[in-house]
Amino acid sequence: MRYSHQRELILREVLKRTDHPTAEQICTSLRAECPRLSLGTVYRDLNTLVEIGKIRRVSVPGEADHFDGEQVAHQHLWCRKCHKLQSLYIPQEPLQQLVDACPGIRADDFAVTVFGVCSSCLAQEEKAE
Amino acid sequence: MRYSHQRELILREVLKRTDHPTAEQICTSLRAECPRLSLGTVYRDLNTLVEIGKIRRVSVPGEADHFDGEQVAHQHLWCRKCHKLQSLYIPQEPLQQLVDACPGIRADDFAVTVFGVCSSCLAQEEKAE
DNA sequence: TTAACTGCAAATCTTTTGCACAATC
DNA sequence: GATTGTGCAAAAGATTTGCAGTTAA
Repeated sequence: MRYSHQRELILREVLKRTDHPTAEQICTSLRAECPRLSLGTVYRDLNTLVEIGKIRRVSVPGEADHFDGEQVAHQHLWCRKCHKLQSLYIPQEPLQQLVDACPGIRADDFAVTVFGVCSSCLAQEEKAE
Repeated sequence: MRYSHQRELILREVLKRTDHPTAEQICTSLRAECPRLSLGTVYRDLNTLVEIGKIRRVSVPGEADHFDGEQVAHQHLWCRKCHKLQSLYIPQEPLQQLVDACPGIRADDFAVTVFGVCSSCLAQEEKAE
């Protein structure tokens, strides 16, 4: 694989952001510095970056895929109020042990998605009371 | 909500099957006994059935949604070889405890998706050696 | 120079939706 | 009879792909 300006920009953008952007959002952001960047390229490069393990894909039912540059193993909460992803730091070891204990399979990765209300929406609710 | 023949058929089909079918697969199957069944109706009814908690939606990145009628809380393995879902009976209690221990959020549901090789593909591999 | 990468547009796939008709209560 | 549900087709949204031109090695 050889160097590509676009792929580098996309990687840096995902690593920089903590809000789990979609391909569309990444493309829109980067057009400020790279006006001819196409959404097709963003999708292609994001797929490559996921394949080589530099970033992670976060899927939520009914939503466009989101992308995450955080290297530490962690999970996600999908907020039913604000429809945003929040990182969730569930201890990895006990999770890993539970997955590893599954008989008869070979697990090489796993994702936990929690559905509910995120901390900022919850704080707002409490303020309103 | 009132009775509907189609919704009933769809529910029974999902409850009967253990292979986590997609909307398309459910529609194709049911056309044997209900030839004018439309895919739009299947999607509509599946959404309703998920909403009222009779079935569950299982999402896998890059795949059409799958549907699951099993009532017992359980998780899923997405097999990278055969591209099928397999039910995974990770003990619910320890998982629930880990999720409940997340500070500052309100969790009302969660899903664990494991990626790897399912038991039948693994068995085939071992047989080939 | 040549193979990989890009932009663009069209295609594909999944899911939703508008509307006229049918079925349920 | 009022209203919910359906079939059909079109639309919408997300993602992939073909192709001709560009760029890195």
